[in-house]
Amino acid sequence: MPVPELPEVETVVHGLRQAIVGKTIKSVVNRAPALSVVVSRKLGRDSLAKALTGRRINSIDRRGKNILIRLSGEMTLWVHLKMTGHFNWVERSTPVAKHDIVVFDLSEGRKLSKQQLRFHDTRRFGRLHLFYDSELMEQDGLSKLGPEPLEITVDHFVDLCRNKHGMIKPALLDQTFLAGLGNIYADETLHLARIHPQRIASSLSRRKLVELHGHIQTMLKRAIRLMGTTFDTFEGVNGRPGRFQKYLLVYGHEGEQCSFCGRPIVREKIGSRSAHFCPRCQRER
DNA sequence: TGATGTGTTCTGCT
DNA sequence: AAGCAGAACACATC
Repeated sequence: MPVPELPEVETVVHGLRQAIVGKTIKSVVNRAPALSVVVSRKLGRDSLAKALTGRRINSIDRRGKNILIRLSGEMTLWVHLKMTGHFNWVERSTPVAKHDIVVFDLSEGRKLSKQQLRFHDTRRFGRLHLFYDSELMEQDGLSKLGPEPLEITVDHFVDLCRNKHGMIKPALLDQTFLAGLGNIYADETLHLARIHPQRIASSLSRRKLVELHGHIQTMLKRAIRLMGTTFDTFEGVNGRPGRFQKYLLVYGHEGEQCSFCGRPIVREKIGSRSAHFCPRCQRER
């Protein structure tokens, strides 16, 4: 299962919107160890469950890979899925799984929903945070995020890169530089733009950076569209692979032929992360 | 059983 | 300050 990046998080947000916006939180069972959940200090000793109960889900936003569930009473449930977190919207009778960490019962009017929302996370890296809206933007994980890849203009992107004196690939993964790319889309877009992952960002020509910006935007949009094919099913609420998987050209294709030149794709550690690229099409200089 | 892989973010070093 | 390496996270898999 791939780690969720921007398109996967966007897919989860779409699924959640369909399932839970407008509903009220009836009860919450928190089966998580303390580290998975962070609650505002202003709530004192109130547990996550107590603080959430009775709140209405007004809307849901995405910022980078973060999910922002806007609640009544000017509070926001801020979720980061990290590696293995996902939501499931399942019949209440479905047995609670070992790694279902938080279980939400919702209601519409007086009617209890037939389904439950469950936050599932095998590796428990995912985080749920509950804050008042007034405190939210003081949180490092949100305030330090870079621009949205789908919103940034070409000129702004070129400008950012021209001022970045490190390697392009680690820069793309740096959420304070650009918010939302992960290893898969970084490798794929660099390949399409034929840029070596180790190239110093500021050394790239404007032409190359314009190309990269274009590939980032078209690839993310396409990925969102393909994940979107499952939006209308309950499965769509989780972060499982959508149809985009089969369009990957380099990620997970080590040793296979480059789609441009036929030479083998290599995998190397760059910036302490695995990078997949074609050494012929993506030249170091 | 114990080592390894997994992505992100944090820590600490240069 | 900025860039980078390595650690920590927690589990599954081999």
